[in-house]
Amino acid sequence: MTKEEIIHKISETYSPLTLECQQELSEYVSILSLKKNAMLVKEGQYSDKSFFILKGCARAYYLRDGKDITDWFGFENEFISSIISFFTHQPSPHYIELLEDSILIELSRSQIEHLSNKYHDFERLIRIIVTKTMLSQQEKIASMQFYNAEQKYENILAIRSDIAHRVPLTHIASYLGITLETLSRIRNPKNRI
Amino acid sequence: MTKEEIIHKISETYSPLTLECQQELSEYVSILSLKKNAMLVKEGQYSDKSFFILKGCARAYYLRDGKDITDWFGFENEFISSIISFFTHQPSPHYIELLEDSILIELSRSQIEHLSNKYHDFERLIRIIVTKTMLSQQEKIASMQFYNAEQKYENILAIRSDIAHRVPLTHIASYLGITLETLSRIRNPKNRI
DNA sequence: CGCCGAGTTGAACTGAATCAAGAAACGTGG
DNA sequence: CCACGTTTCTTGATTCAGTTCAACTCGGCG
Repeated sequence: MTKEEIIHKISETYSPLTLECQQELSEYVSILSLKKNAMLVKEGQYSDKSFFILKGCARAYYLRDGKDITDWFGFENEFISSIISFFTHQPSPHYIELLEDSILIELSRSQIEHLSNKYHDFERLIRIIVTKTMLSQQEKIASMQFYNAEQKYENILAIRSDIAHRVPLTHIASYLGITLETLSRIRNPKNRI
Repeated sequence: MTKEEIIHKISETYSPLTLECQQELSEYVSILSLKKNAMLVKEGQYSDKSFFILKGCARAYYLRDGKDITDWFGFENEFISSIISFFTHQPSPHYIELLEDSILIELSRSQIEHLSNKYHDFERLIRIIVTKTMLSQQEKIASMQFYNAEQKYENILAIRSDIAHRVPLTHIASYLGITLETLSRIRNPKNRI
């Protein structure tokens, strides 16, 4: 995939960009090809990077009191970043690691700010990406308010049916706010009444 | 407060707007003065309105299986809307009601879209408001993942110390994902060890 | 006054966590 | 391609934070 094709893909997936904006963007884009378990961000770093995933997947997680709690997954054609650090200029509370060998592109905050100031349609692209993220978070909050462990697992399967094949159950469990043991019991049909 | 002062306030609180944009915006703005318990949005409506609160407060809530669960509070200088309906053009799962006599301004999606298309700085304003909302949701998710009932209550007091005086405890409890009884026990110092 | 909604208190119950042990799958080097 | 160690997942027993249900108190208001 060439840079131009990638940018065309982003433009198509989220919001159209003028050719001029696409061209300038393509100058900034660098393609990363990294192995499973590579760390994109570590806790405490000031991370001003955002990653767009072309292939593979990643997770953002907190390490708190020795517990590893997944906060977000990113798959193909999605962005992932330490949103707190990226938007508030604070040290990242998140780690971000790859869960598969992946191909990504990286954009820095300063590049995004420059393009947002220069191109109205780039500003709109960012607005739309942030809006989609916000709506996903809204769903996650509703899911935590309304559903028990089993329903939450069904919900995530409805959104991403391949997740259980691609991501260790531990991470899915912590993402759902349940323990690995509980998830294991849910998945075992013998435990159905 | 005149319309111009209100718009200046928004521009100052979130992101600066050019005079031209401020002028066009002020043509669209209508000021609402409504009593406590007034409904801004009802479930099932296609709500394409967003409200900016000048004075007072409001809550968005779900009614599910006869349970009333608060999803969001809005106070002075904040926006409130049924974000799902507003952004996805679907019927609202939320009700929105006023918790105090309030003064609001109302903007429709079509007005916001028009201004976003016409003015780059208005697009940016919206991007910034959405980003702030997203970061608040991020905090809410982290709060639900990491904290027990008592800590969640302390967290919300740290953010909005006046909430317990302005909002019935039932709504605070459901917002925190706990029952009214649990909140009552938390607040009672006799239950401390 | 007496009623009504909001909040408190108590006792029993429960979904999920924790603790502990073992089984299965995975991958890495010989 | 197999053996061995590590990581991932399962299963069981026990515990606990918070829910549920029910009765009661308090304060405001017609």
